[in-house]
Amino acid sequence: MKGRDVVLGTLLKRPMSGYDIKLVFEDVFSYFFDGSFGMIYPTLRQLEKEELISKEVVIQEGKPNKNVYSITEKGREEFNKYLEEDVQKEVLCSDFLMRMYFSDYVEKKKLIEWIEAEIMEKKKSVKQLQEKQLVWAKGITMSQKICLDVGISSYVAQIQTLEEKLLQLKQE
Amino acid sequence: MKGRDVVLGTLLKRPMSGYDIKLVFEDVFSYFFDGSFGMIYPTLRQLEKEELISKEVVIQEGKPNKNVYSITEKGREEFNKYLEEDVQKEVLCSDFLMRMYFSDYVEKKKLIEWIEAEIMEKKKSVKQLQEKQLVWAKGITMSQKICLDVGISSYVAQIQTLEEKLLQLKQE
DNA sequence: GCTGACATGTAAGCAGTTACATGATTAT
DNA sequence: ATAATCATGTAACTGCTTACATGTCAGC
Repeated sequence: MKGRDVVLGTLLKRPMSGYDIKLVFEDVFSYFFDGSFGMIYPTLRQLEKEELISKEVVIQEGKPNKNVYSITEKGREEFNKYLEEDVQKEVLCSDFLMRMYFSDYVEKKKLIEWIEAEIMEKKKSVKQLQEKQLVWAKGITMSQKICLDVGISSYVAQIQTLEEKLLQLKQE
Repeated sequence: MKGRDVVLGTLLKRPMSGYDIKLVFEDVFSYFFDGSFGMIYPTLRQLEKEELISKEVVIQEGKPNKNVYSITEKGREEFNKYLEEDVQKEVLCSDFLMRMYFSDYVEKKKLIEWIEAEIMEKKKSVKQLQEKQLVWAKGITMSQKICLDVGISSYVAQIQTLEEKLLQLKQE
């Protein structure tokens, strides 16, 4: 899965500008994918050059003009190629877990701070995903709900484990 | 957290070669960090140049020579600087969840295949982490146990959610 | 008057990955 | 014989991030 695949897939739903795509990335994918403007705009250029998407300039009142991109038939084929590929292994990069591994070298106070901060972060994430569950309640597909539910259950489990550990640490 | 921080931290435990470091990466960090030889060797060179580590060539019998690196006092200071930094946000990149999001565009059969494969992968991961729990049982620190337990609980929760979803899908 | 949302883009750089190259020894 | 383990390295590439640059309009 590359940035271009996700951009292409996002345009399947409806024509969008780069700005719109960024909003979708933040709203929908943020917990398992990152995409910055610095990736989106050059990718849109490239995809247009390859005729996988087509551009239409939309003049707006009270707002700047928009470059609205639509996926072409060739683009749909390209996206299907992505769907045919093997599913890539999940990649997790966690500075928090790395610190846990190295926490022999820090004071207990700091270790506890790190864990408390992580619990707060994870709780915030759960809350955000639960809000999405409500907001999207209608018009969400079964498999999109899977994304949310997997995320929530994973975070909830992590929070529980961390809270147990914290208690143990404080009792020592 | 960059590759160099992890390499430096790994050398705190004992002097090691690039090859040894790779083994530790695979054994210990594999589920929340990736590090290839192509990263490790150039990093060791650079760290040596900066005098954060020192090299000793160890001649072995029946095996190729080793470049064994030890962390220096300057290196320890550099690693402590890393520990002082803010903990970076966790980054997850999941092709599986992306496919879930886009699975409106695929047949149910394929969706089920993807989910079944993901459940198998996650079960394999849980098994591996549980084996480590046993193998390391002694000599593991509290916080290193946190790494394992967070990983296991997170995977177990994901497997449960996915199995529920699979059942629902098959009943539809 | 200033912050924030809306909107697009580029250029330099980075932190790696991938693929290649080499070669001894050990186990099957 | 041949695959796996041990061992080190480079060079080209990639896919993105960061920082910069520019500008309008709405709301407080």
